[in-house]
Amino acid sequence: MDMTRRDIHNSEVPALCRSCEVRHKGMCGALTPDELLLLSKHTRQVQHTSGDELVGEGADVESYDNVMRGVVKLSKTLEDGRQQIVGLQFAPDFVGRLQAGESPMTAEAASDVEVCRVPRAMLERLVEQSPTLRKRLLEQALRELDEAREWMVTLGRKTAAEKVASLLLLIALHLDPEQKGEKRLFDLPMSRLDIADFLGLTIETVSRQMTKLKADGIITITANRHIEVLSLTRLKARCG
Amino acid sequence: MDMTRRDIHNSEVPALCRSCEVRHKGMCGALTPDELLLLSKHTRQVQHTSGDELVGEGADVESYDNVMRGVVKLSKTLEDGRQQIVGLQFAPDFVGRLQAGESPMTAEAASDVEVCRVPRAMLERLVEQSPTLRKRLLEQALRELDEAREWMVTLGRKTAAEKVASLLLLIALHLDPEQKGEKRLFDLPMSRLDIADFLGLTIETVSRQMTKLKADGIITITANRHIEVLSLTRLKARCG
DNA sequence: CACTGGGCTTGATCTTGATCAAGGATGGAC
DNA sequence: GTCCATCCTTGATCAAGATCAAGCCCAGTG
Repeated sequence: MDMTRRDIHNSEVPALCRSCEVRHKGMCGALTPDELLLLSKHTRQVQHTSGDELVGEGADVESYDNVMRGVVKLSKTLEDGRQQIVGLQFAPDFVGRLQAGESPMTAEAASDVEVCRVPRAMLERLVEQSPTLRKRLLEQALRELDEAREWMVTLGRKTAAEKVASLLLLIALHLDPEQKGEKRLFDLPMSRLDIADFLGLTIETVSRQMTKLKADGIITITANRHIEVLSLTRLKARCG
Repeated sequence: MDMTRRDIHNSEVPALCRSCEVRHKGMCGALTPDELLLLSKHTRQVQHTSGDELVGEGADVESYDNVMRGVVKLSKTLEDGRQQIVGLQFAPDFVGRLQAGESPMTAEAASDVEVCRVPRAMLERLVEQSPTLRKRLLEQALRELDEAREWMVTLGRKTAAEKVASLLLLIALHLDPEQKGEKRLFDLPMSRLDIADFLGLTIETVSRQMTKLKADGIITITANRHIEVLSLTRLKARCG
């Protein structure tokens, strides 16, 4: 039984992190009322604006974040500055490498982001004592692993046109899974440079491919980041 | 505390899977003697020769494999046949997507391989009852996730020359971590086509880059797959 | 309003790696 | 041994995408 992000979000386990004063089910959903109460005393709701760094590559892990709203991008950088985005985290994902002293990558707010921050010691204590939480975290790790491997196919074997289509599809499906039908309207949570860094391309190539999708009547671009997908089917057909 | 593959292999937990009549610590190391005894009654040692498929993409997951010897490659294929290798599994890695009805990718023996095969129902029962095993599996999932993301940087942002150097380095360090000093002697566990599919390149490009590394005195190629790295430092310097 | 700067698009040209095409090694079958 | 198939290398050419170079759009500022 494969739990999707949606399933986790909608699961029936009651969860209320008091310091955040909201229900967030990504992590808390796995906890007992007692554990939740304990957790609540240590969590802190934090707002980030686009571009803020949550954790730096190689920095000591001090805390973990449960994404409540917005999109967090995970990236790695080579010595000479070449950058690759290795993952996007949407609500209610959990950000932060467990069981590691230092973060293997940078986590940065792609859009304005709201997170529930848990101190490292606290979370590790909970992970230690809660098998349910470990199970939930294993599920997320396995899902992220699937997503990373899926993306490796995109990076290694798809053309620029297919890469751009794949990213638009990914975002369209993640940002508002509620929208039905063939059309999707959304704001890109990232700049052209971010897109290029995610796809292993340059901004110019991304721009040209977006223009082409527009010319072919598959999307319309209202503002730079305001996208409407006119036909999901035709978009999927371009994903390779 | 980050457990490396080596640490797991060398951990002090006693483990003996009776049907295999060998200690294999990747998975069994996390079990109690009672659980191990139970497991032993259901495992089966299986030999595969290079090219054998362990699990097909989209096939129902019937069992899981603990790699004992050799290298298993994980790959995904697009409809039109383009293939991407998304991971290599060395002993004592565990092969098989937990908590999924069907495998998201193909697992294939890259070299001759020996595995300890556990029926699905059996493993799921053990995972359910053993928090230690879940912890061990979470560790492997997190390590694989790190490796996958590291490889995304290689796929997305490195040149052909850097990609080939990175793969040789990866294999040199994995296959025999005992070898010390600047030199490494090993057999490539994969064909030029496999290498190309791992790196998102063509066989011709791989071949040219290997020739270049040889010409530059960084490796010698005895037979097609018999490689000696003459200077790890100089190889690392080419990894980008 | 004009000015500025950042992010995006578009065009011209160049480079890297793909593609097409031969030919060379290696190993198994007979 | 010869034949054959498979895998690998090398060379010539091509094309996808990078790079270089303007110019555009738009929000923010004075």
